[in-house]
Amino acid sequence: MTLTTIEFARILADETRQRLMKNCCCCWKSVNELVDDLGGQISQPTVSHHLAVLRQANLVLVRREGKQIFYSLNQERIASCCGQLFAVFAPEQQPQRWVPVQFPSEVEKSNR
Amino acid sequence: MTLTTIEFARILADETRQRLMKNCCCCWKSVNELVDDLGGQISQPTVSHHLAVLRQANLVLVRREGKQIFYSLNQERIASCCGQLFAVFAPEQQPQRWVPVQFPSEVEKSNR
DNA sequence: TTATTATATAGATATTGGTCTATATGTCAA
DNA sequence: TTGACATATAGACCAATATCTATATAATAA
Repeated sequence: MTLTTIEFARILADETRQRLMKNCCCCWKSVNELVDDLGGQISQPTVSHHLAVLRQANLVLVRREGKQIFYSLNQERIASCCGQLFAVFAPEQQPQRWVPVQFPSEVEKSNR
Repeated sequence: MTLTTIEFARILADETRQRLMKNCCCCWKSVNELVDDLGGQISQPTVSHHLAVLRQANLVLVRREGKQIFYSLNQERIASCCGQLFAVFAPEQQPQRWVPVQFPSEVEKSNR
């Protein structure tokens, strides 16, 4: 279910795949939009191939809408994988001592 | 100077390299010790090759002692690279709102 | 149905990079 | 200086994989 650090690194270790990931980070993009974003350098089947890799690793969210299929980067999963890298390869670094913080404005809200 | 997310991912995307990284994380190991840690599966030149990759990326600290050369994982650099991954591929996740924390015992120390 | 558009899959090819053996370099002791 | 040990480099080989073209599948409209 959860990716190993090897699996995660292998998936990230390709430029086209990273470009795709950036392009569908924080938004939903159809496959054709993603192909276009790569400026005609990469064919549609190749993009589909990379999306399949990301899909199988659960690193993208997928939604169908008519003929089109929309993808969006699964940031929660990315965060979890990055956290794992951190835990394995930088166990003595600060972030183990970091703590989530509520800003005053949020404290106010959550008290309502 | 600083690694791109592609460079970092490519370096991580090899099992032998990850094993080496784990084995010299939080301690100093000579090349021969690192070769031994891999249980005879990998030759010394191959280990040296991987160490060269890590060295060129500044992902290991190096120290000579007589005939031997000792390596130790550069956790600070790893942390920085992981942070970059996080910033690029999970910008909307929590940790941007996390904050380093001093525990009471440390506040006491740093006030001396 | 048929045509059209959107995406996925299959199979072939080419490149990248991890591994090996052989050898070079470096350090120290006798 | 020679020999022994520790590590690095060079070059060849092979397997993994990114890419392409061709084609299949899916959804919708006419």
